[in-house]
Amino acid sequence: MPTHYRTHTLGEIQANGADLIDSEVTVAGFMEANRGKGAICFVDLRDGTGKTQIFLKADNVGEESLDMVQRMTRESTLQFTGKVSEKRPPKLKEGETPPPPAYEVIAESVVVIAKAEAPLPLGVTDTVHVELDTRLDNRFLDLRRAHIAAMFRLRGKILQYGREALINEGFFETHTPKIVATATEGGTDLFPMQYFDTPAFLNQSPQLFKQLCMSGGLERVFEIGPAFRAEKHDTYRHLNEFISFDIECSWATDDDVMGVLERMIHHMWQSVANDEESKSYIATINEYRASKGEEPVEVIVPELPFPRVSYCDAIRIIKEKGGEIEWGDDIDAENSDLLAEDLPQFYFLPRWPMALKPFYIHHVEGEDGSTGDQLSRGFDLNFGRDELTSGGQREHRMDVLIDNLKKMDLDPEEFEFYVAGFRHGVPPHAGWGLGVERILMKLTGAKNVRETVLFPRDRKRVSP
RNA sequence: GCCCGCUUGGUGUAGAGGUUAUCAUGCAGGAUUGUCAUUCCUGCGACCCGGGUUCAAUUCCCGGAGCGGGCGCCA
Repeated sequence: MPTHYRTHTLGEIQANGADLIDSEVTVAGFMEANRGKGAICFVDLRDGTGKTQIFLKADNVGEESLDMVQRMTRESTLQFTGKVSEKRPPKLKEGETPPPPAYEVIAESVVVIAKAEAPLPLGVTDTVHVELDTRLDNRFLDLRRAHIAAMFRLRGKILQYGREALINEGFFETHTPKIVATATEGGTDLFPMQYFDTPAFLNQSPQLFKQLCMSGGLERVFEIGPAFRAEKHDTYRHLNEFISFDIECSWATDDDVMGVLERMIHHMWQSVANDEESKSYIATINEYRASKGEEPVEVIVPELPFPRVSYCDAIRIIKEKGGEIEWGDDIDAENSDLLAEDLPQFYFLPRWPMALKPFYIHHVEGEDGSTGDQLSRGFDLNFGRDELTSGGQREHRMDVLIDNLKKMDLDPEEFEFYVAGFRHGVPPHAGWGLGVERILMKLTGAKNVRETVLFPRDRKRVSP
């Protein structure tokens, strides 16, 4: 759609170039490069949709404008008006195949919209490596790099596909508060804040609220929203503010919501594999990876159902592989690597010991592990060594809920805020929370979760 | 919180107890009227901070700050 500043996007110039030849257009974008040659000059112009070369001649634009463009700094925003023309093909070396026809704009006038200061703190098109810290300090420039922009556009796609899958299964999107009076889950540290005259916290999880939706009879809800954790971890997979993709589902067990999750992820992957735009983003990321000598990322659509490796089986497998672990232990990173040897992609880890799961997780009496300890209806979803999701069926029986709190040495009175919502009848329900950044890391091959967040908040970074 | 490592032009790097501190990219100036990773010529620009050892420290030692990797925990 035309706007005040342009009649066509640069993507449109290339896509519809044959029909646009000789028509007057106004385009605008960032100047990626200029190549001066005496009385002529070439500008590589880039906008959010593509690139187009602008051809300037002193005869057309005047010497003053030509000189101004030749002196212009890279990444300045410029606006050109001129006629579309087919670009002359480059000189070919022997054996090279000619490129497909491309289109350029023969400029008749130029407007400098905003000149970029030089030098740039990071080169948008430079071939030199830039460290993540430098990139995040100058994220607005980093985002101008093709493979970075592709990553964020893919992020939007993934959220869209996730919504599609859930809405098709009868879920609807909702929102829960991020300012809370008390911890909703216990365990992790919270960021304190002041709420008028009352101390409050940034919420670490929508857990309680989405369960209250079940108590309220909303049956199938999902939320995509921020969660805040004040833990001082410093790893490739942790953030202090991340986006949690949560669902809660009534009249459902852990097995039921594992089905919802694997179908949603399958839909995400299949859509990326089939959608032209999504494929082009993956291709852009792979072009960059190739330039760095890295393996391309492959979108391998996972088969349904995902493998299910129960906690008990996981312990047995780890022991067989020589890992040091006992039934009842959490599975640490080293042992996760052992598991991932044979499970490099998605797999569920259901039926954890009750003692390793929160008080609100449901259990079925008589489902015991090899040591006779009670199993839970809590599960994780891993991709290789990394945990992407944890979920489970929730405890809807009031007496058992209170009993769970006591068994875990928690004071039921302190959890009154939680328990209160379940006193007046509640359907059996289950749900999960998926880390959006983590799943994106798996899709795009990012080695650090911060790559997948516009402005990540980590232990050391609150700005920009 | 624990363990390990790093810090050199705008960016990314090489390197040594005494150097004109390397290379790439960038930036500035010049040449080229169809370039396209433009090319060619000339130039510019750096040793994180504090203390110590030494004739001499950017280099070695100590401390600090910043950054990175691993772990715990988690999504």
